[in-house]
Amino acid sequence: MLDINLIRENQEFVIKALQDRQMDPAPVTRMVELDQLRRTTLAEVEKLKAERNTASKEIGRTKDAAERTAKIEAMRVVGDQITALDQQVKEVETELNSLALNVPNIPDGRVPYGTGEDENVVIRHEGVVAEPKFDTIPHWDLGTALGIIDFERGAKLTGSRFYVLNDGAARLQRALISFMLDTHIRNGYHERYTPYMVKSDALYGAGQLPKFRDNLYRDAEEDLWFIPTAEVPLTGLYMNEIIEEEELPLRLTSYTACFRREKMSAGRDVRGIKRGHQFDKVELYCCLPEKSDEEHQRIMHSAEEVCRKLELPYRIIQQCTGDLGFSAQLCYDIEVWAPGCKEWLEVSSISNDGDFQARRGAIRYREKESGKPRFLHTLNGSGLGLPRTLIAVMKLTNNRTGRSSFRKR
RNA sequence: GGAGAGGUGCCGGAGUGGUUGAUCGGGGCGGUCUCGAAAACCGUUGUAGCUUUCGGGCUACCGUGGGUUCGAAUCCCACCUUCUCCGCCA
Repeated sequence: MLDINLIRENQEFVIKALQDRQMDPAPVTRMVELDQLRRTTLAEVEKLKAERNTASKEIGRTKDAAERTAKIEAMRVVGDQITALDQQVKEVETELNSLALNVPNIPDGRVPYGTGEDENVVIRHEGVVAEPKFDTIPHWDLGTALGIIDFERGAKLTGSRFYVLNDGAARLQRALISFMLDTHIRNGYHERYTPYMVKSDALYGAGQLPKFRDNLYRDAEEDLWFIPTAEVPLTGLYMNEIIEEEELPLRLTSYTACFRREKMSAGRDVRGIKRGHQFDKVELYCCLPEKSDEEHQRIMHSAEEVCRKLELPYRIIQQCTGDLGFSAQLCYDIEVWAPGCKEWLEVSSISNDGDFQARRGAIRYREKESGKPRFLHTLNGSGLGLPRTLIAVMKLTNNRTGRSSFRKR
């Protein structure tokens, strides 16, 4: 959520930001109109309320019955006006709010302009992508051949894009989760185990709703939604709270399953375990008062450390304006090389959201000096996504030993 | 799932229709006293919005959302949530 004052005072700037993101800026103009209407109507109705409050107190003191009745009659008219104006304010606010919830964060000045994913910028390479000494096999073939990934039974149980990990693959994933969490904990992050289902509030706060509704699974009868990422419960953790400045920064890490409904056509991009509807992820999260650049790097380091220790060659991508995530103002992706399917796989996306989520979820801290509550900055990044790490590690293991270390069954 | 009782400010806890944004106690902060501290005493202590001649002024908020009323923390309805007992269960 953007500050309405920012939109009012820097309308052109906000419009430019939306255009850079390849989005329609029309709602911004409408928001400015509504904001103006809201304030004039509010001034009007509040004046009437002040009048009524004074009169009501007088009525309380009035002993004379006739006089009392006269005053009540007079106030009844004012009461009706208030009801009508309150209704108007509410309608305006409802429209304003629904527009505001769909306006993305403003890209940081350093985000390169680009119309979409293809214009993201590779800013750094780490590790060497070795030429394979023999033909490589994509993980869906390797996993099936080794008997450690069972796509057929996954589909039988749940449907397409669900799978079962057997023996070594299941065990390897579990070990990777522990390894990732332990790495982050050593780097100062505190582990949290959260619910995998949340109320819609948490999804609005994190910026998943209302825009990405179609990508979410939910309980049909209750207001309960499966999390698409641990970022959602971690952001929700401190919603509607005021944190003391001494307690910041809050550095959190969490392992969760993630559920994404996203309908994609079957084909190469969804082949294997790369893009399942359910996947595991270890998440990194931080909230702190402003000055979030340094913290962004800190999250990067912890995520990169996992790649380095696993000896996975990787590269850092900077998202351009056209690809930048909805809530993010600055975002880097980490992609590891998967020799099996010969492609770079995004295993992490590390965003600085500024105060965007904090405004949506009313996450604040009390500034020590002034004693005033302020919005804080939130950052999040994967550290890392499990299935894709598994893909890269599986191949690596096979490469190094020349044979599988997994027992076929 | 059934039965019952609650949700009030940083905390505890009053308050069942009219100067109650909220008695009181504790805590915090400022001060007096003191060599210093404790004690005692005095003062102060929420969030948000609108507006301002920047001194302020006004409005809203007592779990959330509706309703009744000239007027609601107080009455009515729905929901969320906590606790106790019973049932069920890893």
